[in-house]
Amino acid sequence: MTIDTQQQKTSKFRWGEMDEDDDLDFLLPPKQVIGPDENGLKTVVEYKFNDEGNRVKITTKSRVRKLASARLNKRAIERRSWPKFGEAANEDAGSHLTMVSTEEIVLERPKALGAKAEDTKEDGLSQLTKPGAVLMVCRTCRKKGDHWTSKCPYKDLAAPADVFEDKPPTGETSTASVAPGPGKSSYVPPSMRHGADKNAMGSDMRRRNDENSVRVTNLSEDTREPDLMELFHPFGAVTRVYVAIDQKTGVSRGFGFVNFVSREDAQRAINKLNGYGYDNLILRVEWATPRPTQ
DNA sequence: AATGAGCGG
Repeated sequence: MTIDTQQQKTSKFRWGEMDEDDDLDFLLPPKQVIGPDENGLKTVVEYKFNDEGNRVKITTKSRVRKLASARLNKRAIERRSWPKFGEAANEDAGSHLTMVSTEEIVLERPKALGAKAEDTKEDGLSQLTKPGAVLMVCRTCRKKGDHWTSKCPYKDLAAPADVFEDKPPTGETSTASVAPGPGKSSYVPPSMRHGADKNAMGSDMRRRNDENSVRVTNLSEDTREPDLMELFHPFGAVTRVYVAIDQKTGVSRGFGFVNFVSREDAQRAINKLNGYGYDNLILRVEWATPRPTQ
């Protein structure tokens, strides 16, 4: 680095009127960067004021390190010599490393946001639909506009006839029943497959899980779901924790639910944690009354 | 004091 001082006072300004910390850098010529040249030598020329208010030219020469990546970029350097094409052909050489495409790309929304339900006034469909649902037809009992298949009051009683239609009556393996049939919705849940015992492991099991739901109240508002999990999982396998959150404020409403795989574990958790002091509060832990629809 | 969100052919 070489420094040569130019004893050249800047006379346009009266220094006495300037504050000490005034930034006078704008008076200086701009910083120049030259290179790196073919030897990897980079030269930076900049100007500064020294303590006496004199302008000082600072020339910094440095060698740009040759990195492994530089060798890997050989191909990239080679590419720079390729003739430009497209919009880049009209650009100044080197003015852009990257071309920004001005092409318009239209993205299609699957469903228009905030779109109103389509005009269905002409038929009775609008009375059959609830807000948000386009058309609700239960696949089990075929009732329109009343409930979804999952909430069908008859869902445990009998499968709809066409579920079995495209299956041979006997002798097929269960995997065959999953194969898509022509033009039909063909997936058959294991509990509904031909020969499955509906009373054994299917819907019955699921309902029991729903009943192992424990309500936790008097939670402090900064208790989150991971905290509930930490608190309850020592009693047995937990399938779900939930903390009710106020949708407007985002803060906890002070209660939550914990679902257990086994009712016995849930009962032990209730016995142990009801009245348990947690975060300065006394927890209330008891069986939750199941929601009307699950 | 207090009983959950959102999913869907």
